[in-house]
Amino acid sequence: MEPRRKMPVTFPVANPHVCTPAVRLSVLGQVPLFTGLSADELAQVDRRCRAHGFAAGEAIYHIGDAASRLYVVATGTVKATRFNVDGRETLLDVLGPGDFLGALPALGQVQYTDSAWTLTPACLLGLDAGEFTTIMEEFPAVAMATLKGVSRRLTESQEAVHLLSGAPLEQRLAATLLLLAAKVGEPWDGATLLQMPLSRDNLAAMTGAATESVSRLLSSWRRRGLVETGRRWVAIRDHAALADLRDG
Amino acid sequence: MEPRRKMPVTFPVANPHVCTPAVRLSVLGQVPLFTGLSADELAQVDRRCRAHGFAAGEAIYHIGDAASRLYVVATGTVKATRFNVDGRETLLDVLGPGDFLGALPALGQVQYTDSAWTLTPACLLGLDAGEFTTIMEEFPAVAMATLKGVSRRLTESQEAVHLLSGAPLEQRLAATLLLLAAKVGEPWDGATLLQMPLSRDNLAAMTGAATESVSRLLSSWRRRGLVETGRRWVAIRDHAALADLRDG
DNA sequence: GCGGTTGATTGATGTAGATCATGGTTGGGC
DNA sequence: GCCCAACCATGATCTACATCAATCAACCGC
Repeated sequence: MEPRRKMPVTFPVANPHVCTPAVRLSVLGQVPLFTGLSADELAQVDRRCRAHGFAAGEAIYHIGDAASRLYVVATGTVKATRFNVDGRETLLDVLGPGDFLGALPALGQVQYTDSAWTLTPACLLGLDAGEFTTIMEEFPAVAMATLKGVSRRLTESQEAVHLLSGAPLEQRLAATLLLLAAKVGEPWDGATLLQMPLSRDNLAAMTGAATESVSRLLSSWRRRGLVETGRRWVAIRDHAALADLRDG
Repeated sequence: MEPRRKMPVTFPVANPHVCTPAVRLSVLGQVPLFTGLSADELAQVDRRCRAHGFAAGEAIYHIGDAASRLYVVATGTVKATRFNVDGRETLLDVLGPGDFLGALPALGQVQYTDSAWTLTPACLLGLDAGEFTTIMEEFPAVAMATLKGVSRRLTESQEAVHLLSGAPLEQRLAATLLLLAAKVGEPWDGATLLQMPLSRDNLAAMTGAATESVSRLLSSWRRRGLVETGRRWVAIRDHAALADLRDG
């Protein structure tokens, strides 16, 4: 077997979990949730939210906790998960800068319906649930953007249900990699690099598979030149071939 | 084996797919989407929507079609499905009176992301996508109710993803039956009757299983007294026992 | 530079549930 | 009342993938 490249990239920011005011302002203006707001209105939102810094692998909230906040990811990546009784983890979603997470009692979500953990050091902007509800009432555009975001996520989740209902692992894993590539992929040496970080375990939790099965499949794809892999990263070399696998 | 009861109930309405004005008015007032609207405002909504009658097993729209309408179920039940390339069906959701379905280009959904079919004769109230967007802008309460509905469905879908990611069929089927019971179950002879109609095939498509596996499991549960079953119906006798199975 | 820890790979074996096959039942249509 | 197409049950077999087990490689802290 040819020797594989070592970890290609490291995290570019020294202390990304320190949320500077500058970062905070520039982020708010680019968040899909708040597009359509004037600079003035954005400032109002900014005043009502608070920055939270997290190290890698920290819990943001736990399933079952009283839902008190909505978060917007400023920097870093976050995973939303569920656990079953014997500790097996299902990774429901990976969130990057601009994405939101949390729950709102005003929408009938009394408790968080998933747990959230940072994958990297991260900075999140937290909005009190009541505040956000007020903002939505005050600015219909924000309510609309929220609806749009939730709808998109519902469609993605239903696609996941469909794939998990009978598609072989090969299809599920290919679909997951391509989705991640679109979401948080970075161009690198002619390929698309996923390094959120992305372990075999993470991929297994996303596809409803065992870690070993993911490892085997990636090995086979590496031998065929579709991907490159390393410790906690995957790079996609041949998008078209993966798309073929995904579609059966 | 003891002889099983025959189909316990038939559909109560002679021609439910004929949407009388009376039905239409009484429905609109009870739809979660439109609670909070005054009688006057409801009349405005009523004026903008149109009733569609369907026989059992008819298509309402197909995945990939240009998204042009939002529907509200007035009477009857409807399933939302996806198909994979070799014709295998995944049943994403079952919708009853008061539920809504469809897609809105204004939310970035250019095409329908699933197909919808009637399970029974049904009457749906259709709203032009543009009209509904206008209504949401005009009445923020409607936008909020829509957001609430989509959020609830997202949570349900994520629960399905979690169960499909590794839970044994026993858990998935128990969870599905209990969810359906809460959604469209009817009290009957001390049990909860599901007769939407609900075939073994439907349950298989909901749980990501083969029809035969569902049949086997239901047989075993019937022998243990947890359920009663028949052609296209299931009745839940022991909720607690099913809840135990669902939770592992 | 050098362990030690965490993560990845690969092989051997076990099993839940799919698939294949067959016969029994039900209820709607005539 | 009879027919028959759709639906259901159950047995036999097969397989994708989980699980168990062992080794190896990469990064981190010192």
